Amino acid sequence: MRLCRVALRVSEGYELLRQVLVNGLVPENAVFNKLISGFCKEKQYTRVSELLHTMIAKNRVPDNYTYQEVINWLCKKGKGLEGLRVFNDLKDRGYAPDIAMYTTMIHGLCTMGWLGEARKLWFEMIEKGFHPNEYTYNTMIHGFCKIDNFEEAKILYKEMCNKGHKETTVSYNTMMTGLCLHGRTDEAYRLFQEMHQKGIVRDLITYNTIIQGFCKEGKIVESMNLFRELLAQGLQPSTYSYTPLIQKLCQVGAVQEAKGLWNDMKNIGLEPIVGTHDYIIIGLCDQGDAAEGMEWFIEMLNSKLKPKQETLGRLVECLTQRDRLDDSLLVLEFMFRTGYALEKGVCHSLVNKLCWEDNHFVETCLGEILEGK
DNA sequence: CTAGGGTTAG
Repeated sequence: MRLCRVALRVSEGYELLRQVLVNGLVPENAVFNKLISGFCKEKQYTRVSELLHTMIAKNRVPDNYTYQEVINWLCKKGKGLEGLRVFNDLKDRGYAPDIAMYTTMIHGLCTMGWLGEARKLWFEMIEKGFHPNEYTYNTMIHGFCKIDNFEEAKILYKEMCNKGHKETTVSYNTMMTGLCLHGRTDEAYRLFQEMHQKGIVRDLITYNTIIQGFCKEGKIVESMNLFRELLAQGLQPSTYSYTPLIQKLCQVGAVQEAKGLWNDMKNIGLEPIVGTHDYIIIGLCDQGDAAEGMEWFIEMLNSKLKPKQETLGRLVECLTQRDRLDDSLLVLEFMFRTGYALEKGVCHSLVNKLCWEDNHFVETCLGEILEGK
């Protein structure tokens, strides 16, 4: 919904620009930049390139901000290589990137895991007289954390502090995210406590990071405590505060608690991501509640959401065990229509049940489905 | 105001 509105606004803006141009007026760069950025987000690169050409033709030379947004969004939309090409082309044409553009490019390279290239740009930037600032340091630290190189990350962190840059919520979050990503949650939690001692504000991302980290390690009690602390701090939880908690609760068989969180989430107007439905269905199946699992499946269909293959396999298995063969077939039909395969184990339980029951009717239906009628 | 931290599942 929201995306549609944005898209609408960008194309509306574009139409306005065309009219303005027809009338012989040329808006300032900021207008072009905003549209270019908007079309980049929508991956409408034809429009982007058209706008760039218009700018040049109308004597509104694309500036730092123009290219920065192009590079930024190319990287964020998985076209980092293209981003790098644009960046290098600019340099070849004698254009001197500023520190923000270097940071953007370094960030893109780090996200792709191309630390070597990122590091090269880092030194190139320094050679050109740009000293890394808070943004650049955090970007590079993030990159090293991502590839599990905490030695380098910590060296840079120290260097950043020595150069007089303050530790911030972001710098802490960066380190903590990296640590959690590589299973070093205890270290991350130490930083979490350190933040408090140093009086550095812990924001939603701080909490979400640690909650997710603890959940991944199965420390559900600790996670729930942090979640309550988040609320007590007056922070507004996001979908991603709930997601790992619901996932883990389902996995340890506490589906009731998970559903409680689900309702809380809905009540404050948050929409769970697709995968969360899957966790609940699997959780329900694990405790043998085929009926409710089926209800959630139907609910997903009504909301035009696509459950994962694994979820449906598990549901079929559960339904079969509970002798709800009609429902089994319903789910099976959906699976085949979607192009999902039936895993061996699921097949086994189904065939077992059918043979055991000698259920000719069901067998016929199954045959029809398999033949694709 | 336009650069940095999270967010799926694999």
